[in-house]
Amino acid sequence: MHENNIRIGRLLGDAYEAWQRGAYAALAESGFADIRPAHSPVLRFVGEQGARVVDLAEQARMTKQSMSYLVSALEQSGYVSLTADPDDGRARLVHLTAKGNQARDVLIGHSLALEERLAARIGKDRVEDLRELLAEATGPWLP
Amino acid sequence: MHENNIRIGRLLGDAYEAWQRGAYAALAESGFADIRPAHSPVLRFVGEQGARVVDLAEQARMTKQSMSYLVSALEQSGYVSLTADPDDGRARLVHLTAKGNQARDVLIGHSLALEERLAARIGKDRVEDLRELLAEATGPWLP
DNA sequence: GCCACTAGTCAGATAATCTGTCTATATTGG
DNA sequence: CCAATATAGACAGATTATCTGACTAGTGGC
Repeated sequence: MHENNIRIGRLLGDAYEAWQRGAYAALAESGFADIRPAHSPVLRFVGEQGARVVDLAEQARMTKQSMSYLVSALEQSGYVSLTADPDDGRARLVHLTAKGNQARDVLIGHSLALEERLAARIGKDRVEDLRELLAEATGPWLP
Repeated sequence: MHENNIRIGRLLGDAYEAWQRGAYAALAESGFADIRPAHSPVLRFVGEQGARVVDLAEQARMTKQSMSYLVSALEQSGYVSLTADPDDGRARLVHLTAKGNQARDVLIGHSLALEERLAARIGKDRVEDLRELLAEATGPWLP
């Protein structure tokens, strides 16, 4: 009866791209056009106390050079600031500025709005179901 | 009781990246290391009869120049061939070669293997559930 | 206090996208 | 049936986001 053909990987990719397009288009319309998907690991992994570039890089699974490039771009556009690490003279701590926090909050807001639109279509229970299933599909069970 | 915090967008991104890493690492180990995620829309949208670059570009939501770049790379590595379109003297038809079909089949095989691993963990019913939910999360209900 | 390790930068390469321009062919309206 | 317009793709060049390799400066164990 049901079409059981489309693979999970493809569905994941399509869903993620649609979600990302929606969220970042809304973010751009909110006045943060200079934040692109590539910058999101910075917003995501910088905590309240700031983080070192090398730690951001590891969490984002990229080289420190690549992370440094992203951090520099966000620093130039005023979303993060860099301060000396008091505990390590080699390191610098990346912090979100007020503008950076605002951008992160607006992005989260748009993302939550998408969740609400989905909940309006399929119901809150199904959204929670999806949340659980996605968490299980991501776990550490790969070769 | 339940942690209801992690947003769907983030979960989608994490799941997709894990899935893609797994599938393309396996593809590389199978001897197709020169096929990268960026090439996947070509494998995906070229049908049996071949497709024009401009149509591939539209389906992949990119410019024809970008798609042309991807097609050229795959042509040089022998995964696709280009023939004149009999119905349109301006156009060329992109076809998968035997090697290209093989690569696509191997990639699909690895993707299905991941689905089976997931089914072994959470059950086939839950996988079907995920499939349906992802299809609903991707539909044309965005602004 | 030396020596191995680590944080970050500098330099350069590559991949994957974009915009703009151009040519050749197709299509369509008078 | 042809002239105007539209389309397919190629060419040139720029940008973004990643990589590797080499270097500098600071850390910390012994």
